Amino acid sequence: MTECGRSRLDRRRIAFIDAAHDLFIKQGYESTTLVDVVTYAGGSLATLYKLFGNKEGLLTAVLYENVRSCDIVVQQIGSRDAAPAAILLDLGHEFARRFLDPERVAFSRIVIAHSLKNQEFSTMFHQTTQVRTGDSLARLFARWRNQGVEFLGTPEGNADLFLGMFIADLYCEAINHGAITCNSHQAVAERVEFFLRGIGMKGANLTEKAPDADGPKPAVLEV
Amino acid sequence: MTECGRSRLDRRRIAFIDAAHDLFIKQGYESTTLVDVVTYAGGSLATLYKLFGNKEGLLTAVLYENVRSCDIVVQQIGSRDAAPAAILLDLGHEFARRFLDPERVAFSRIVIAHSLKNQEFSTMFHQTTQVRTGDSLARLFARWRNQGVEFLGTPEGNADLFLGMFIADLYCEAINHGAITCNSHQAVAERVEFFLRGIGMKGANLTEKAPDADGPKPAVLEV
DNA sequence: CCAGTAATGTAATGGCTATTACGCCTTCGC
DNA sequence: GCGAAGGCGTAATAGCCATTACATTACTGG
Repeated sequence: MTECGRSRLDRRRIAFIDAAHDLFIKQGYESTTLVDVVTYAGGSLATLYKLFGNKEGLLTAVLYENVRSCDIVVQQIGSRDAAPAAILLDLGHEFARRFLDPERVAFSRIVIAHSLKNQEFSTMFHQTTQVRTGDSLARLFARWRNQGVEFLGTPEGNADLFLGMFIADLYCEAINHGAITCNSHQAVAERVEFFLRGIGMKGANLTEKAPDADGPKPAVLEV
Repeated sequence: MTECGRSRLDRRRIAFIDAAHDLFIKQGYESTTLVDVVTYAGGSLATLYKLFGNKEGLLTAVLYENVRSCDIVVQQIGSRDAAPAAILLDLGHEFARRFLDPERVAFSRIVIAHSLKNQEFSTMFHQTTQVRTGDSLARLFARWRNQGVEFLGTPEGNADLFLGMFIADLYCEAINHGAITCNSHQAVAERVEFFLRGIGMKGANLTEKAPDADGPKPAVLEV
């Protein structure tokens, strides 16, 4: 072990996974041959098969090493001493950034393409990414409710609604990767305000004070 | 032409497309061989190649024949003489039904899997399904606004937000097709109420009648 | 019923790529 | 330095499937 406490095989393993990671993202799983991976990473086919068994094993390893849930982020941002509205705004920015990350989009595409052949695989992915994050978010809502923050709906339902706003973008991006305008006409702040009004939570207007509502104001009629 | 005004070749064409449609949905595009299609549909490989050129041509034909936008539905339901809230509720039910239709889910999966190889293809699909429907929905919101219905946000943004609630389910279903509980903790009616509150539209409570506004005119008009 | 055309069935072809086999070379512990 | 393990490189193997070719059969229109 000449370097950083890792065996030769271990270093090869990491090189393979990194190479496959890059190639899978750039050209997709099907279009990436194992020779591509070996050429990119160095090493040999024999070693690759010894390490991962077969191509699918390599994919599994790549996902296992790289797919992370956002639940940590939810817990960190959620534990800040700030108003729920402000926390949700930060979370919105974070989700928008992470869900549209090319890596995440590419992984989603790969998993979806494989979901017929390997169902437990895609279920694991969904569980690790979306469900885990949703649960964490639901716990946050539940905590707020316990603390006396008022809002409509269930914590789980609200978590899904909040996540859903950003997952729709991910879906869109998975189909036409950057080629075409996504459906995100709504900036993050507007979405969060929409969401806050939707669940009837105080602080709907993140910038100004909420006005008294004694009757509808004249609408702004520009067409 | 012995039957219903269609040539022999035309009938074969339809049989091929129907067979490919079924097989693509059941076992995916990659896993379906052209021999599978011929076996299922009858006919011969030679005829299939004469008709579609190659496998991708067959896929194109299948999608072209079967993919339909929801914009007609939006126009039909949207032109009913009913309150916006009621119309949105109906649209919500319709979207929930159509977006989770196995055919739609399967097509989405196929298109996403191919979006790296054939970008114009997936762009066309996205345009035909989502964008078209979104545009139609946006026009509906714009019309309501012209008629004096009050709501926040832009018609386009609201259309995306409304669609997004159901597209998130589609994405979820594309990953784990029915295996695992989707994220639709929220029933359609609850979602629509959430949405109505979110955009600040009257009729958030779908059971009671919308009150008269003292600013602009009462809202139900015919165009 | 007949000729000609159109469709069929079967059997190549060919390319691609996952997977395996094996002899050579490098590295590692001593 | 030395002698094994353990990787490396290259070259088969092998299966799968899109695509093509062709001889045979079925249909069509008169």
